[in-house]
Amino acid sequence: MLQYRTIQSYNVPMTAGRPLQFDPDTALESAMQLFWQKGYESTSLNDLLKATGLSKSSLYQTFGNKHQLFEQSIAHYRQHLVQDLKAMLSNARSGRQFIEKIFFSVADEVKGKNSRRGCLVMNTASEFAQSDPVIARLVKQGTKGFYDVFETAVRRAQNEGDIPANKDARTLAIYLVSSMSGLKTQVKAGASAVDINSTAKIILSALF
Amino acid sequence: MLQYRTIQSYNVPMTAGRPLQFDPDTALESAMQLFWQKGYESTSLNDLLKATGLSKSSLYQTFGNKHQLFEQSIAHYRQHLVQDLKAMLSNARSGRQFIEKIFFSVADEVKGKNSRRGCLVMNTASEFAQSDPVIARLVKQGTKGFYDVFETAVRRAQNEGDIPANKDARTLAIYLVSSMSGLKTQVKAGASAVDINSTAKIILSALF
DNA sequence: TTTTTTGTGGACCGAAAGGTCCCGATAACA
DNA sequence: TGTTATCGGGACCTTTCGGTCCACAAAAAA
Repeated sequence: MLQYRTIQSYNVPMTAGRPLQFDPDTALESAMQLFWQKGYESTSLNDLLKATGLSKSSLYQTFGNKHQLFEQSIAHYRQHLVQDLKAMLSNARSGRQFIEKIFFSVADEVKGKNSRRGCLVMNTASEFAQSDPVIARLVKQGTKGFYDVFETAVRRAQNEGDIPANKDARTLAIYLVSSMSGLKTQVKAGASAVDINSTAKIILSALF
Repeated sequence: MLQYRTIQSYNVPMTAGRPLQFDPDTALESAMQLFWQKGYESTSLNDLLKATGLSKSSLYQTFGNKHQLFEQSIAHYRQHLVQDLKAMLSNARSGRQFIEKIFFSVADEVKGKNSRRGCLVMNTASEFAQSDPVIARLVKQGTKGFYDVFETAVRRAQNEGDIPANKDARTLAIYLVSSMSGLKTQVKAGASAVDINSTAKIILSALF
């Protein structure tokens, strides 16, 4: 009977033998990109095979079924995004500059081919609503990750004197995530870069 | 050869004979409710038949195919929502009171069974992204309808002295629609009523 | 080179998808 | 009541869905 150990959530055989002919992380990245662009229901198994370049057996062996692959895609997305945001924040000149950069770069998503696709976590929140408890949990987890990053940024901005210290950092963080999600939806709805930017300006006027 | 005339966008036979055994508007309303709750892809034809109570032939005869039924559902949604909003606005004590009522009632959607379903137009913007030009057009149309209502409300609030007259009404209206969309996504993502309300408060602090 | 253990491609499966069509039931009208 | 034209239930179609399975290829180890 075949046994497995779990390495970074992939199914990898325990014993030696023929090694993997592909990089699971690269395949997961491709699958995630596709889910991000098309959503869960609209992405077929064939689409995923084409995008990853895997055979059906390899995909099922490595990631389980479509639903599980999607779960791993969301986790993958969240991990990388949160990590990138944290890196951006610590490299930023100030908390305020970090927040401004994030919001004023949304307008760039209007141009570019694969960029009107929002945020995978929020797209998923929208698509699955409350119908799938497993997904709902992952969405909550992702949302919390975003809250945390923005809360850190707000606190830093407060320490730096850009945001009044009497305002509640967590509440502002939630506000920022909500506003970002709305802004990205407007991009998807076809808003112009100018409208996105002027909206971002008003959003940030509640902070600074 | 059968001929049709178009009454309120439904296909109704020109000649006499057996009359419709159902109310097309009621059926459309049911279909729309289902699309609203589940989205386009996740709603099957069988679901629609069950919800409307129609036979397959009747549904196809009256509304065309699934995609066309969806198009009509969005139009139906927009028309009724915009109409209701306009009525609410003209019944409101002030522009400010209208806007506040709209935003502070979002928190109620957290409770209630069928209420964590966002806005059909924004859900559709999220689901179809830029992949379907016909849908994209309907989404833009819907968005514009929302912009217009809020612009009217903002102008009224400016006349009533609640919003500074030097602020651009259209820009504020776009900001409000964007913020509302973000707020509803947060509801879908599982946010608490308290978080929704405190977020709404900050959103409105940019106006009043 | 043999053995072992795995990867991989494709055949195959049942279910469900959207959509078409026909025929018996049914209502309006003369 | 006879005629006519439509309604509507369901059989049926093709395609695609997610998923399973098996036979063969391939690579590591001895």
